[in-house]
Amino acid sequence: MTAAEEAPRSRRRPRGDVRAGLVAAGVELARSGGPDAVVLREATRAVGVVPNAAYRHFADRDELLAEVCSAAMNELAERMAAEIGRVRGKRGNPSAAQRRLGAIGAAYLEFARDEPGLFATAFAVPQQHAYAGRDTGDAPDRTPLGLLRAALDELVEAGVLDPQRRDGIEYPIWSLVHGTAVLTGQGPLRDASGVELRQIEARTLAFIGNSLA
Amino acid sequence: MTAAEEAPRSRRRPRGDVRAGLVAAGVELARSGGPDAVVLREATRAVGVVPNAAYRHFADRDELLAEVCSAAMNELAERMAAEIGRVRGKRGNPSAAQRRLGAIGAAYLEFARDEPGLFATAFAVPQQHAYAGRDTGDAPDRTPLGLLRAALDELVEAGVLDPQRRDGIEYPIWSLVHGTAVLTGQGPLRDASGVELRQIEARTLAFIGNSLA
DNA sequence: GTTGCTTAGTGGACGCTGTCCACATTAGGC
DNA sequence: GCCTAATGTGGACAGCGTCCACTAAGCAAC
Repeated sequence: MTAAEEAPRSRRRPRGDVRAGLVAAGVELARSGGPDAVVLREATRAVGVVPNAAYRHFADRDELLAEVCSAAMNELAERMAAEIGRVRGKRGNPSAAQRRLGAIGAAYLEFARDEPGLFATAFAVPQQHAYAGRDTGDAPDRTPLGLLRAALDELVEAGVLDPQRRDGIEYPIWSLVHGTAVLTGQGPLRDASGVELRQIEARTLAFIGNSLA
Repeated sequence: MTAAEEAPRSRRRPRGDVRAGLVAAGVELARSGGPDAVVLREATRAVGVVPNAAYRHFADRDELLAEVCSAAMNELAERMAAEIGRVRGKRGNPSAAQRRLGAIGAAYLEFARDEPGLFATAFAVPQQHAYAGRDTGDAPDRTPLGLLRAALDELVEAGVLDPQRRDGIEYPIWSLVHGTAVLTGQGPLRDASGVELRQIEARTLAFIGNSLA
């Protein structure tokens, strides 16, 4: 209702603007309605462009969706990293290391609860455009799995986790937290009451701590 | 290509036939393409009826989808029950009880691997038509959660699982197995090799055993 | 046995979607 | 200052879910 109406047909936008706008619009659609709500025409409407313009930037709707999924996954990782950063204590300190792992799980569950649409979207990458975790080499891996691994490594370093049990333990832990998020979010447990949900989440985190000792 | 063409326009079908046919067709669509592949018009085509006929049996597409989801969940439960039944050993026998729990997890993961479309559909119930686990009262609960609970109760009975740790432990266990199925199926871990996947699954089941002792 | 009500299926339409095509405009390198 | 590639437009198409009015089949009561 601003520039779109004042300048009825400004044919050209700044370079890369439309593409970024489409992704941003897609993210908002995903936020409020999950992956199925990411509809190409709606995104172009939000940007103020004709539907076909999207095809100058994406091969098809799936490619746009893949980009949106990637953005959603990034937001999840950002929130996890923020929650980790909030935990005080030197690296290698046993208590701090344990609290950092707890912060990871809590942030994950919180994201799934507060942003169900984005959470579902983050894991709804279309088959053709698999989400490649764009490994930036030496830079610290700011993906959910990368953050989890770092936390587990710190637990070993702090002497909390037996090095012999370290190998591959990220997968059951990730699965446990993810499963809890899915079942209580969109899954069969979604109708549980607030107290029940908190109890289930608490049990999940306790289950992890139990398995490390 | 049989009766549909021979009798071009037999207005009436046996009572309840169309409805059951639509659900069956929906299940097949879900089997090969997940919940999004359950398209109303396609189901009616399979039954040999005009699209609107579906609206005599379902309020809308979501109601049909909910029925298909329920059927998919039943199929999962059936496979779990079958795998449990295959385990020899008297009820209360510690080893048998443990193997029955393992059979549950294995059947769950196997179903997710062999029938990814149905597995995804089973947990994709539309918001309006929540899946109510139609509790038949005294009859044994043949839902996935019911079967898991029974197995855990038997573990307590057999003295393998400390009764104090029994309460609510079904949720982390379910979450763990479900999370593994989702992450390795449609999720970010889907591109892992076969050996990696088997390793992850094995670790998942070991993780459970580890947590019970 | 005719009457009338309920149920199940038909036919046509609407608006929405993703996608394809041909065309117009603009930006930037030569 | 022109040529070419990039970008956006306009119009179209098929497929989707869904609504409406209509019709035919079955069933009950008289």
